[in-house]
Amino acid sequence: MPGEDAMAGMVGRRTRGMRDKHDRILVAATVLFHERGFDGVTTQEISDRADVAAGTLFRYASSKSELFLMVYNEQLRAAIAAGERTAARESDAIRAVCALVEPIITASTDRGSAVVYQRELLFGPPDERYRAEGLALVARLEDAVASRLVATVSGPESATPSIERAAMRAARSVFAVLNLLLVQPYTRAHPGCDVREELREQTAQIVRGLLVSVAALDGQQANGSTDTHGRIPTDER
Amino acid sequence: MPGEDAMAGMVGRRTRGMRDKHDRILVAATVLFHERGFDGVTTQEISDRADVAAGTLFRYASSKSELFLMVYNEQLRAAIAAGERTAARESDAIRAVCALVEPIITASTDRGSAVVYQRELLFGPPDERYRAEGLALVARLEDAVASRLVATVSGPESATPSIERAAMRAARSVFAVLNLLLVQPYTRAHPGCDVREELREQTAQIVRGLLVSVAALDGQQANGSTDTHGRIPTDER
DNA sequence: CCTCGAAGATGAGTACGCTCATTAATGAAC
DNA sequence: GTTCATTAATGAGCGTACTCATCTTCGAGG
Repeated sequence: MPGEDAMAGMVGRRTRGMRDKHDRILVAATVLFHERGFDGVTTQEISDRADVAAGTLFRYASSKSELFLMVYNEQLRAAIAAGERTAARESDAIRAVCALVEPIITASTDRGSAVVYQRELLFGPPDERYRAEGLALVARLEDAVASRLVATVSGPESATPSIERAAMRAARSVFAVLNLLLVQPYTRAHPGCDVREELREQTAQIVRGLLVSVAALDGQQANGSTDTHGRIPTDER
Repeated sequence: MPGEDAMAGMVGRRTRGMRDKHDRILVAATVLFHERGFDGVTTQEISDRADVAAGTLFRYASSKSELFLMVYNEQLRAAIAAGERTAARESDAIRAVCALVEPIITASTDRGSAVVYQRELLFGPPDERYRAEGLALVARLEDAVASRLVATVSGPESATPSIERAAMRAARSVFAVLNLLLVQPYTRAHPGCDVREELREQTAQIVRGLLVSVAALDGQQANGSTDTHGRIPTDER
């Protein structure tokens, strides 16, 4: 119908149909998972609501878990972005790191979905699409924490590889701590302990550990710049 | 048959039968899970091998997950005990903490079972018997780490509640880090990074953070004992 | 417009964890 | 030894995530 030159950005009926179905499935899954949680929803219900056959669902997400990750990746993305925004305004390193991470705790209050998300993200089969997407988000969060720490610990331009490694390690520790704290209410391991406060305290200790470690590095290299005080990253990147 | 006085420690046929069944189930599950992993085994196979009906299995463990935890709790118990033994010989705090934790990494190399164990332990329904047992083991490990840290950080008899809280926090951080590192190969998040080494480094940073934090506490309390150097716990307990 | 290979959609079928109504075994009281 | 209430054992049945042989739809080439 359209001239071959007008085809730029054009897609066939086929592609359009698939996009429609993808969207319908995403919406259906989003609504149902939010309403009733992972275990409260069957894949049948999702496919019914999306008006596709039961089997069709699994052409768009290879498992129920992937469907779930597809839905909640968006929420994690938003939480990370929010954290990055508020962290940019923080001059103190510890407070900045907490600011980066706290939106995730906030988002985790609605039903047990955050816990299921963690479970599926960390323990699912590794080659699936939406799982990879979620893991990439986590990597981005770790990088954000790490680079904020590097900015604090070394002056601009003076970051060494070993400082960067130490900062990355601290970032990973912080994420690990976040993980466990999110499951805590569910495991009932440490009842009646405020998750947010505990996160702050553990983060503070970890960051302090980084500072000393880096100071030790500097010492053995006779490198002068040991300004351990808050410093805003040179530019938001 | 036996006189009523000889009944001390005697159990009826019923109890004996149940113990037998429990043992048969435990053995069957142990063998099969070791051979083929969690997903490679069906509950049917286990009940067949244990020579009980399919439904009987669930009178002895409320789910396949619980069955799995029942089997691998033993392994965790052994790993913790081993860690406690070797840690007792370490005078340096950081090395001692690593020694406490490393047997768990060692045990985790056989198949993906350690990862499944973590998943089921942390994310399963909280009221089940074997899950509770596993969580208790973890709590014991955390306590061991914490008390070793307290011994290092404060002289004997001079531990304050806030020191103990800080040490507990560090212990929890270490456990969190261990968790994440165990799943890492499975998530392929940080490929080609030695788990053991990474654990040592992150632990070292965390412990250093604790030392500074406690030093700061001492400072604000004008309390003199700020000997941040390795010290052997007064007695193995 | 017609043909035909490729890709998508379908839903009955399968495997498996778990349940529950029914049956069997046990042992205390007499 | 017999009775009977209690508790353990059983296995057919159920719900559900996922598969796959079959059918449908699309669209490029003629």
